[in-house]
Amino acid sequence: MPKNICIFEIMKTPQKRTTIYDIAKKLNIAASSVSRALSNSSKVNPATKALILKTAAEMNYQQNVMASNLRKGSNRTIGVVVPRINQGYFSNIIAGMEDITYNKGYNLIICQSNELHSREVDCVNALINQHVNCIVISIAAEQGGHEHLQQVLDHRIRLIQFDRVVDELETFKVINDNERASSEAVSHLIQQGYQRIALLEGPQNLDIFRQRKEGYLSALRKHGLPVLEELMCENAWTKELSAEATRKLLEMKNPPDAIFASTSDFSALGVLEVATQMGISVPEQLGICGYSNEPFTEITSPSITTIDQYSFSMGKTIANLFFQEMEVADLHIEPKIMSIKPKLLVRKSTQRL
Amino acid sequence: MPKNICIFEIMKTPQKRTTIYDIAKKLNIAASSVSRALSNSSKVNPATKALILKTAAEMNYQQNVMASNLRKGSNRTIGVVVPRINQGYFSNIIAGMEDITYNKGYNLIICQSNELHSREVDCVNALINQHVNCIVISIAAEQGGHEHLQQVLDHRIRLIQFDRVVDELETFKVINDNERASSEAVSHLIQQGYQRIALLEGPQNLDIFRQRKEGYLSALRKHGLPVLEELMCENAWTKELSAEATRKLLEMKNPPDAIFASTSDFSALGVLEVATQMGISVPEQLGICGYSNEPFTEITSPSITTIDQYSFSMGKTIANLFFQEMEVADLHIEPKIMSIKPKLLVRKSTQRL
DNA sequence: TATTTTTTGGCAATCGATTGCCAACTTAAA
DNA sequence: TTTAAGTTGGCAATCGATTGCCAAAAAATA
Repeated sequence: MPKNICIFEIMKTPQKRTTIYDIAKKLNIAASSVSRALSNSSKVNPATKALILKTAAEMNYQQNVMASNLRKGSNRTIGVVVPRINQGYFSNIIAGMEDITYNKGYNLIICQSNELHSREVDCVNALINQHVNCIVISIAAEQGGHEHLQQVLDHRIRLIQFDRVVDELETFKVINDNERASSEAVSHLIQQGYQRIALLEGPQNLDIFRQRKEGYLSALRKHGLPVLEELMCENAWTKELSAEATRKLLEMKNPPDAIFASTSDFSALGVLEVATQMGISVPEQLGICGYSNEPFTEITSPSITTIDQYSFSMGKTIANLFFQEMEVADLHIEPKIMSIKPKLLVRKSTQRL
Repeated sequence: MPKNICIFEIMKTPQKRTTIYDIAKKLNIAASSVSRALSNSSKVNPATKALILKTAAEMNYQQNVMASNLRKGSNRTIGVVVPRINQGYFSNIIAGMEDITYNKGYNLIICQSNELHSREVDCVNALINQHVNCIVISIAAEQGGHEHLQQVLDHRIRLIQFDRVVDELETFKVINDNERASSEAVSHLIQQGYQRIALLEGPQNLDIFRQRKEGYLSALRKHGLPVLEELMCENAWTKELSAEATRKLLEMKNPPDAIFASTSDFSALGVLEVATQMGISVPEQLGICGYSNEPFTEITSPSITTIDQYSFSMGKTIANLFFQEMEVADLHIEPKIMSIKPKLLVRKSTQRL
């Protein structure tokens, strides 16, 4: 034993964690019995069990999770990869998941991809490395392959995709019915008498944005309105980009009378700010609809019509999906896809009737 | 070997993870050399090392972190306990920490106490159980002891308290200078000509709220204004409670001409809403100052003066503190306290000059 | 009382990486 | 050529809980 350690042990109380061997030695029984008693096995006499439990408590025993993990090959951990932790939608998802996993004694390891594909790959690899029981992911906006997700499956780790998913990959999925929600939102605009409805699109390599566009198109068709290319703006998915796009739209000879910011409420906010600057009244001259129900949409003036995705309960759904369908089941069961219908929240920015 | 396992192995490719033993066997060398090569030890010949690395890559080797953890007694993990994950301030802290820990190959395990003391104790115990390298905590609002934090230290786990800290406990701390920031805010109000400034307080068992009150008082004293009991409202720390308190304040015979919502911007929002309802103009008749710089404060009308706590970079600071001061250092070094000075953001809700 | 069944509990291998110690080998110096 | 110093790499113990297998003991049955 190195000298410095000795000194340390003399200086401070040894404080070595008690192991099942310590308990076994003290009671003069085998460590295996202690282990069984602690895991409440029926193979140990109730009286002995009680004695062991009592002693363990007295000795302030705490299981060494690392040893248990190694032996069991599982660590009761779920890895989560999201674009950004500090974004209302995702932090609510995580909060919802934590609510469930906490009660099951599972841990959450959180990673953020920052919307970068390469970083997402790194995160996933790190989680594979950790032998997590399950990886829950919403993919980054940056274009990229999905070999890393295939790797997850190859390593026999359960995989749940949510929100932004890779369609081709057969995995469990928890998604929102973006198309239907968008269609409803646009239909609502039409019912309010808006005729020239512009669309702010997100990156079309993400399925969610394709679906929202599809919803927009189908609503127009359903109501017999023309689809006008000049009213659809690509890649307007930040507040700044949206503001820019809005400026262009509103300066057109024949400007739109409503804008559906399908990418996010931040985009909708950009729209509102530009409209206000330009002296265009909302909702009278311009209707605005956002997406996601960020808290601020309620307090802008006017308040912004948006779509609530039930993020917190979606997080719970994801966790429950794991525990109910995947935790113990065979790895090769048919993956389930759960679709949650978001809710249109009509606020002032679209009510002109 | 049980039969069903056999069947499984026949049905699916075995897919067993490659271990260092597999590599050793293939190259006809000892596992220890493989281990050393992989950890880039200088005790292995560069040529051999290269061969091992190449073979490892070919065999798709991935380290078994659980085994490594057990052996090393460390799992390169930091546990984080916060009242709520989905609260701008905390999710920013976590995002900031993740930014640093990601590059160091550390993992974050996230727990939320939901402001409940008992749940906080549970979370801390779970993290102790996990043998995390460090616990980072901001304590719950509910009153309770701090034996659980002492336990952390007793188990030789590093501990960093941030934001809401237990003062008596000698641990590393990363805090905001709440008193100074509050004092500045109130001084600003006074300079704007406000004379009767009310205070919305948070639970006084939390140090941060005591400090903010202290700052309020010291600013009043400094400027020779009287301290009026009737202008200080206890426990007004949600939007609803604040709205209620505001209503009472504004209905007084001699109402305040400014309200410092020291608890949060949500409280400030409650104030603003009530004022608007009552037809009281902000900032002319009533000045409002919040705390935390939630995103929405920028877009209310009028925008709300508030205090930015640099949450994201505070998260980085916390992580850096761990890596620079604690990761390898002796457990019994003098704990460091880092105080970050928040910044007053003057917006329209307090500018009447 | 003899035999079978059921309980109870110990032994030892296992999970996979790590590391102290020592041996073999290489290189350098005498 | 001999000795000393420095490299390289293998052996085996270790981390602590888990579990299949078997034996001893107890209980139930014949």
